[in-house]
Amino acid sequence: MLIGEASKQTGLSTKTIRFYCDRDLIAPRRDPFTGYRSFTENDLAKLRFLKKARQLDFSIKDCSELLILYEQPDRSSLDVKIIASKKLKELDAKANKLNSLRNQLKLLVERCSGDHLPDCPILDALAGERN
Amino acid sequence: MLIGEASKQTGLSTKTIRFYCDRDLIAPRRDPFTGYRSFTENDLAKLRFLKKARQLDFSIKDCSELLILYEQPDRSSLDVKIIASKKLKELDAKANKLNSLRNQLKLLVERCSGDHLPDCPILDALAGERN
DNA sequence: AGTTGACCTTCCTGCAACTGGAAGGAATAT
DNA sequence: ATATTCCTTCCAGTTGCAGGAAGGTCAACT
Repeated sequence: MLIGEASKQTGLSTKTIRFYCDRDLIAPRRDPFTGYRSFTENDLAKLRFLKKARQLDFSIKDCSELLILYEQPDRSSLDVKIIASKKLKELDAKANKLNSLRNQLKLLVERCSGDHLPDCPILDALAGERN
Repeated sequence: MLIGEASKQTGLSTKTIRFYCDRDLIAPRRDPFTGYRSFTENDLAKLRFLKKARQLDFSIKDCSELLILYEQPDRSSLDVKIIASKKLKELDAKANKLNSLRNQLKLLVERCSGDHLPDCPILDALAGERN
């Protein structure tokens, strides 16, 4: 299967798939004459795996490690859990920060009259003296 | 005041301040002989403004527009509110997505035994057939 | 055979908002 | 004269791709 079809099957762009090949996340066979990449069902499964892992915000490096564990029958689930726990902690921190920012901004937006007058609590907050 | 002192006063790195100068967010006077940037209190106020706006996740472009409005006495608070509302919407979307991801990952991590055995619900989820 | 058109390839650039480092000028102290 | 600490500009790297150029390949049609 050529890269265009692999793209359709997985929902990843050809650009993304080539990028994953460059980063050695997958190494599909090459046609010795044309140099075209040739994807097997196993390659597709890995691409789908990568897609889901990326959706969960795992980095390329994390994805690489997860994929290796995935293919390793004698893995320990602990190794997977360590990677996932670290990411979970990151997501927690990110989400907390983002929720806080959103709430701050929401308050400011609600307090802004949004008319033709210059007075604006949003600008006041940005210009405010205390940090 | 030189850039190093401005950095200390604002808590922004000199790199960041120079970057803002490059992007024309501020244009401090230059010493005609040395070319050194010279920051006034007004420049510092703008830098602090930028710092807070960036903390609220406004893009450099947004910051530029907000700063222009800030300096414009005959502004309409509506213009500010429009920018802020757009950003709020973005933050909402981001936060919702992030919270969802976090919850998904949390469930998976909780279900993973994290032992020396290969069975792992995290990998199962990533390899799963349905999207 | 020639020529489209739709594939495929690699390589280079750009994005956002910086950070780090190199090379060199300038100000001050010893 | 030299050392230190500023300052300057410019270039590279970060993350995960997307866009586009230049060129090879393949099947089909005239």
